Amino acid sequence: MLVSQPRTFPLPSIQRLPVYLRFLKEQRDRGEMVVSCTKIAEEFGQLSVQVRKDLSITGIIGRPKVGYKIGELIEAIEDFLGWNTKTSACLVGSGSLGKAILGYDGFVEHGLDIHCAFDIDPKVIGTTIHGRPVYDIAEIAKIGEQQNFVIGILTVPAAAAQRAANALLEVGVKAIWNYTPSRLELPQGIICEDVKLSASFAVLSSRMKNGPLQEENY
Amino acid sequence: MLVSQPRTFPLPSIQRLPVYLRFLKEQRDRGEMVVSCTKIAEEFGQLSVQVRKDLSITGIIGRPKVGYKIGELIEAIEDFLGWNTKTSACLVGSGSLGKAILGYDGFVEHGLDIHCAFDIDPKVIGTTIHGRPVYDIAEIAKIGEQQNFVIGILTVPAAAAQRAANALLEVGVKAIWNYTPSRLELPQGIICEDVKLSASFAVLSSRMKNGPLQEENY
DNA sequence: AATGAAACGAGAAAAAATTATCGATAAGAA
DNA sequence: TTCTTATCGATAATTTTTTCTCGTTTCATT
Repeated sequence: MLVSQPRTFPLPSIQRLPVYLRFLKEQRDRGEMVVSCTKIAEEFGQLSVQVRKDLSITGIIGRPKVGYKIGELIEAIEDFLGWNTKTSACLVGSGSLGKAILGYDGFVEHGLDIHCAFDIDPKVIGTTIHGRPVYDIAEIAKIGEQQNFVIGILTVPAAAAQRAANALLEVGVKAIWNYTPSRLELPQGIICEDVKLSASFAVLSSRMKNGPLQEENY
Repeated sequence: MLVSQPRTFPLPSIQRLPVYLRFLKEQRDRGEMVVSCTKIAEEFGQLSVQVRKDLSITGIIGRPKVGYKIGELIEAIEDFLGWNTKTSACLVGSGSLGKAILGYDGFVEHGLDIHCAFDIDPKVIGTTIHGRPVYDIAEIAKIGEQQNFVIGILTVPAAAAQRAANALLEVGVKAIWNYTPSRLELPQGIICEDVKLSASFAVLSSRMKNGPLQEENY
């Protein structure tokens, strides 16, 4: 009897997958061949049922008494997230935050391939940051024609966010990873994910001010 | 009849407060005196009831048909989060991510007062980044005695995360804002908030790969 | 004044996520 | 081979969060 997969997956589960993934790679590199939900849960102070539910969204199946083959599990997670295929991206705004993202090589592991950066500052245009050329934002249309950017990373000052987003839409990006605190107006169908550093700090602050809320979720 | 406040507040509500706060300050600076949940909800494509519930955790009370006085509301949110009093902090790891955080002045609005940075690299020790001195991490105990750091911001490479966290504990920080992907072992009572950039990217990736999940929450 | 509309607060209902439970299966020990 | 135990997958219960509903308050209009 066929059981259809749910069309939609729990957001918290998706958010926890990268944490597991990192741990799994650590274990693999130590020579481990299998891993159980119990072990993962122990590592993160969680319940094993939750880990099992989280992993199940990737379609992986394990063996009772043993667990999952680490290699398979890593592949299942990466496949679910689309992290085992390269996605071409560009970054707009090569200020300090932009530089930080270009400098962080962890995203390469997630298939993110940032070809280049764009900026308006003549002082940085023409230079390279961590091996990536910085172009004039005015040239984004021309360069976007040759290189097909799928994701645009937004690291401009808040005031320039919408303008930069529009430029990204022009070159046909499917998704915007928005590091600015601005709300973007985007057409239907464009995926936008906001990085809310202030939300993270709010949780920290609130815990200091109002005491612990609930247990931390990884 | 007295009704006791819930000891614990919904995490999602807390995470949405900074988004509202930003909007409220924009409105205030435009000269608006009052704002309703309906208006806020419209701005973010949410339901007004949710906004109202979120705001209610701060203890604010509004007036029917009118809404909330913007000034009062801003104060209530900032007070709830403890953002209207300065909290002294230091940053460990003045690499590109550390520089980005030192350079972002939005956190000043949240009461975060980053006095200085620490590093191990002799090339940056002794310099200043965005007006903050960079000290040798070996001196953290000495400097921590004079300046009482409450929050430690961790922006070192993953491999150095635990060591740096230990150094922060030595100087008595109450909370750690962890930008590294490492799980930290910390004593009971120390507050730790992890910034999970990979989780954010996982949501983006998953939406591209598996289609939209549910509506975006601000 | 009386009426109507907008918005609040509180509580109920619905949806989503977490946690608990249970039968099945595989590995290892007796 | 049989028994015990660890772990899986599935389903049920619980908890948390979101959404709905409704009565009340306030302002604006008649």
